[in-house]
Amino acid sequence: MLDQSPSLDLVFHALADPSRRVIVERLIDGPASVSELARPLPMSLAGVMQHVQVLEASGLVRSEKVGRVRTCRIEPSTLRDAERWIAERRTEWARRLDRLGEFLSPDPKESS
Amino acid sequence: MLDQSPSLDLVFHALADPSRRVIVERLIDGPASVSELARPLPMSLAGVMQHVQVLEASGLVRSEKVGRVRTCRIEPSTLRDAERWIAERRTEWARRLDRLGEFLSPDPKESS
DNA sequence: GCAATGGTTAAGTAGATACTTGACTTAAGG
DNA sequence: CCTTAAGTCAAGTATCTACTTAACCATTGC
Repeated sequence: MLDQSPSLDLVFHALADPSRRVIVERLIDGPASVSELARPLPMSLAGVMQHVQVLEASGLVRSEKVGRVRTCRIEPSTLRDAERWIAERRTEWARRLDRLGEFLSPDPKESS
Repeated sequence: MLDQSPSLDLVFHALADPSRRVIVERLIDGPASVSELARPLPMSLAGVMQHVQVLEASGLVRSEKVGRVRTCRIEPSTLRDAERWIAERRTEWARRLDRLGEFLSPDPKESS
């Protein structure tokens, strides 16, 4: 497997799992403990912990432990990195289409 | 009803692989055959075919075969679906922060 | 102190993933 | 017709993934 941008790999991989997206959506509304994140999910706490670890490895989530409670919060800059990757490709695609359109039927207003 | 926008699971999973992102980036610049897509990738043609199938299953790529060559092209609407999912979460996150900010230090201009 | 709560670690497992090779099919092109 | 290019199909395999259970550790609250 190529390894050209490990972080995007991890971010998209993290987002590819529905349970992890549920966690992300919960954290959008504010920080939460692991057991709070676990509540709506049909799996063991240990399973949720593993999802949190995947999210944290991707940079989408940060967490810190105070007392016996680990509080997780979202890291929006990582979310933006992923969004930007997609947006840049879409933009480039549209730009190419424009160039192609001009070539196929030149706009009189644009030509001298 | 047709499953017109296949699940985000498949889209994000497709984007999580660097070889597949290379394929997507190539297709942004216009349609290409499978062996053209394969050229920069250090793997067998059959391996590339499998990546193309994953991309097609996700809705990110469409392809059609003419003669003996299969031509692949990108499907930007699927790319946009993924982008939108992220953008909506980021926006919601920012909105929440605003509300929180107002609550913590009310802006005199906004209060009666 | 002790029970309950919240989390962590380790080990196991079924199924998915990312490849491979090799045997085929189809279709250009000379 | 024969060769080569492009792709397809099937099978095999090593590794990864998404869980599980069970034992364990660390705080909190009575």
